[in-house]
Amino acid sequence: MDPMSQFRSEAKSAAEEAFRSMGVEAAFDIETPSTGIADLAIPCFPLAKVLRKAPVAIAQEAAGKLPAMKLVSRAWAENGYLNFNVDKAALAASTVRAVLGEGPDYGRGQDKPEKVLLEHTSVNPTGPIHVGRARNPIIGDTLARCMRACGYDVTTEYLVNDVGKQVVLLAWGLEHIDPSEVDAVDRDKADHRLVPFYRKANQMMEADSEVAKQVADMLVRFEAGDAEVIDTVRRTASMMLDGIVQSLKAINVQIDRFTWESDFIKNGVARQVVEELSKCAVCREDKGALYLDLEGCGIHGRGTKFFFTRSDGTTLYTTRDIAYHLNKFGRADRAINILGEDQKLGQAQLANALRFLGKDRAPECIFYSFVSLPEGRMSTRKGVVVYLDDLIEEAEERAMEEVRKRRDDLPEEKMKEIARNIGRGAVRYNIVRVQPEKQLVFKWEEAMNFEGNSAPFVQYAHARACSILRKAGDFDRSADPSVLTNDYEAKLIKELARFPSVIEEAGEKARIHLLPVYCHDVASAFNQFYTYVPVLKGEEMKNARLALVEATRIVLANALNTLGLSAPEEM
RNA sequence: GCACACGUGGCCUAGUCUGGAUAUGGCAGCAGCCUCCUAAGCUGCAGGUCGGGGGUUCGAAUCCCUCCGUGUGCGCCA
Repeated sequence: MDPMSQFRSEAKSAAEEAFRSMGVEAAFDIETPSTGIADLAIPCFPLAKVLRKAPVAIAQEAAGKLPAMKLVSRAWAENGYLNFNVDKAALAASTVRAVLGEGPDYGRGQDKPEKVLLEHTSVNPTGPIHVGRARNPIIGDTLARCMRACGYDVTTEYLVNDVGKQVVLLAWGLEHIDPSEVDAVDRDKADHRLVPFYRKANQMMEADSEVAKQVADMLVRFEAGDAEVIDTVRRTASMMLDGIVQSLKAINVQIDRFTWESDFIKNGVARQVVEELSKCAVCREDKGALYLDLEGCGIHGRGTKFFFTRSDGTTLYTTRDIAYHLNKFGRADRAINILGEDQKLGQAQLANALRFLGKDRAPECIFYSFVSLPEGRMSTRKGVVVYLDDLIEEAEERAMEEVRKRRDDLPEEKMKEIARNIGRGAVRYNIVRVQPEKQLVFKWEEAMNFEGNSAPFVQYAHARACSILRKAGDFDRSADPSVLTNDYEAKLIKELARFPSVIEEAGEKARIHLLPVYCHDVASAFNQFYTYVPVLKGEEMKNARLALVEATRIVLANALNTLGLSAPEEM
């Protein structure tokens, strides 16, 4: 339930009545001013043309014609706006009761019939995930959580690229290179352990034409559907994937299902795509290789020639991706992809190909810009790289230092647990904080931000609320919340009342960065309340305030959970 | 070169979709606040040509054009 909706609808119907008496039936917006001038506002500027009057005069006249309202405490005209303040006591009562009544479900939307398949991460299993790509799982997992909170049935999926030269080369390396010949790695984790084999195999292939021939041969057998080669390569990819999945688990990213790209070669669907596409009117041939001429399809440059086979007839990555999308469409009503901005052309080609195959559906894509380092673009080969594992480890270590500083009363294990929650949370928070399309330069001091607009700030507010509730013990939850009307209480309640609409916008419009902002606003309002309003020593206000503290605790926990962060009870 | 995206105080960022009230927060800086529910907190101060220019509009950070800067793409790679 959205505690604000009743206030909104009362203001709206009152304004409708006022405008009707002035002779207009026109639709109008009702907004929530960010400046805090009013709780709700109707800009009268769009009505100026219809009424042929100045907005200021319209607002003035409408304000005089508003009927009596029960939930609005004040309505007035100002600068061409018709402003409303909601009744503080009424909002307090409906908000606190809604939050306490719904608990973990407060903020959730109605269940939606659509089944959503959200593909994210899908990084090539040729090395550990680095922070340049780390935006992908974090955005994907957070969006999945937001959409679930909105009421969608969401499945997250990872497409494992176990096809192509890169993985084949790695598989070759594991079979032919003696472990004693490669450099040791400092991290005992499958994905990191395989890196030196990959590097060495790359060097050997460049230096030795015999190696290059063996790899090429393996690739041909793979493309021909040789089950033995496919299995070898898949086993290699699988080892790498284990390590990647471990890293994802560390930051609480859950993948529901893995799809293996080689399956589309094995089951012949990629082949069927080739056959269907080759019947298209825009299909052309160049030295045996087939392509779609996408001239005039909104694509520029050489990308208008979308090749879907090589001259030897084998398929290309996007061809298999088309097969994958046909498969997705059979399983879900909506397909959402989280992709790096380098995939834009490929996705445009894919969308066109799907159209030529007679599908009126296309995946909804969210593209993110790459994270670079101050010294430039990340590159595993050049050694200019920060792995996600490094980031997580460093974050936990720095969090541990902070915990040690303030909580040396706790046992070591408890301190570690808190540090884990804080460090990992900070990593996620600092990435979803900024919109996906913004370029990001990775800086340790920003990624490790533990104060201000950060995960620990929000988690700390939650821990503080828990601490009060712990000390309070049992209390009277039926106390009337309408007494909560001082400035700090009112401000906090307004924030709590906003949660359902924030969830809705974050999930429906894929604007997940609104959630960290919201968390910060709630935590900040609570910290002010905490500083100036006594709860346990609140005398006759004690029970009502405890109910507000509990409501805040619930909202913070729900919001943190939607961000994939833990809500620690102490820190 | 062509295409797509991004540019908001020293640094990071909201607001841009859907034009509207004094442009949101944070970091760093300065000055305060712990006999009182956890100071990872609170309060105050200082800091802005919303990349530049032009246009549309009663009104532009927001829409259009142009220029500049940054990123990405323009493989029979994945």
